[in-house]
Amino acid sequence: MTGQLGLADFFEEFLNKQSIFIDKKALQQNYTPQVIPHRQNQINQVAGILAPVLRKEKPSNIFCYGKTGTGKTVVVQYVIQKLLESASARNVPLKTVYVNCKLKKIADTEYRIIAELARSLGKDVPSTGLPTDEVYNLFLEAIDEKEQTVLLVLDEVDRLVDRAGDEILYNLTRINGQLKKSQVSLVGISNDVRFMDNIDPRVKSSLGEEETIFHPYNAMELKEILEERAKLAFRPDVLEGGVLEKCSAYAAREHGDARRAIDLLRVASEVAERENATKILPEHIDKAEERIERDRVLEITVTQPKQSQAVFRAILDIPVNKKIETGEVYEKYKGICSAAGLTPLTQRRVSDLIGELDMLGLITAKVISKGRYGRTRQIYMTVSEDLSTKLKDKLKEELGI
DNA sequence: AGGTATTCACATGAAACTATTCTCTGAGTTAGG
DNA sequence: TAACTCAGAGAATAGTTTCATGTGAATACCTGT
Repeated sequence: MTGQLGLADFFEEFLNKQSIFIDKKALQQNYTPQVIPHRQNQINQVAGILAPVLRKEKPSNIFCYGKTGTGKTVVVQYVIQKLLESASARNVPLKTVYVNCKLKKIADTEYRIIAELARSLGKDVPSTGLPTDEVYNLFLEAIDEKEQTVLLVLDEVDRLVDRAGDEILYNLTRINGQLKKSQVSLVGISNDVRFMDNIDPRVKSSLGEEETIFHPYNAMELKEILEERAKLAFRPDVLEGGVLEKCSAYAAREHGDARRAIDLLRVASEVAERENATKILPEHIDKAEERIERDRVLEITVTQPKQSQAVFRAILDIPVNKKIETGEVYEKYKGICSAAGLTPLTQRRVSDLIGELDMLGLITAKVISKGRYGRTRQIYMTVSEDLSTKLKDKLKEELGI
């Protein structure tokens, strides 16, 4: 990076500086690809189940299971997109509504879900003020406006159910009885394989008329998915050999999450671009992983409530790689509380908070018994030294100490 | 030596309490007829 | 007069506290050799 850079190099760099991307959108989260490797079975299955709409018959309700990043959403959206195309070519009235129940502010209570559904059908629903059954009526009205089939896609229903109970599902499955002209079919998507276990049996039988299971991808399948996307996203020869392999291997390590793999590739390409590299190298994958992890940890940290932050701050005081116990954390935590002007919580609650931090992956905590000397959690940090200092700074702002 | 009982330092559960957020009702307001 | 707005009551929820019970194994204490 000195002024001694030869002119030839400079020109070289300049010429190559045109973006390594053709179409970066192909790597973004909400992109629906036209080629979905290794999911032909599921596509056929879903398409087969939904196909009756083209004959104006009511398709069965479907339920899709599978962990995150196994292609559930992509497959469903792909099929629906194709279905809409054929439907409009044939003049079959078909409407689809997609709601992601994970998005908190939009859809985590019965009211909000129904309001959101009604809204996407073109009704104007105030965000508060109406009784829930009023909103139901609006929703029904919207559907029954004309003769049509409506497909309701509920992404991540498991979230919805453990927030708001399964009553909504029950109501939705019975909605057809109240419709005169039109008909409704449900497509449920869930990350939780055991989701159906603790659900009202009445809902179970009607929602789960058909089920499609999505298995995690293995490293090879991930690689092919990445190849497919990379073809669209990058100019040829941008990828150094081994990059995709590394990328997919990393993602496969964690239950074969394709979204993760694609994210990793995207961030790696951004890193490469920023460095003015002409190629994406395996090192960029490492940097990308580090960055994703760092962003994730920072993001989670700042969105935690103050009390959790205080507990986390207390834990951060341990030197990296050294273990600490609940009692010690609690003492430190009390100190932090008085410094930050918070009223300290009971040890009982702090114990739960520590458990939550563990679930979030910010810390690692394990319950061990030290025999005569009691039973406790051993807590330690898994983050690197400089991330740890960064976190302390961040928390200093947040807590005002 | 081998076996049982204690004991520690919290973990884990359940119930009760509180503060906040939602839902819903009805009074008051507006606007169109 | 129907439709809309909005304050406030009451219900639902999330976050905590209080009280109670549970836990695993290092130690202490026996017991019989």
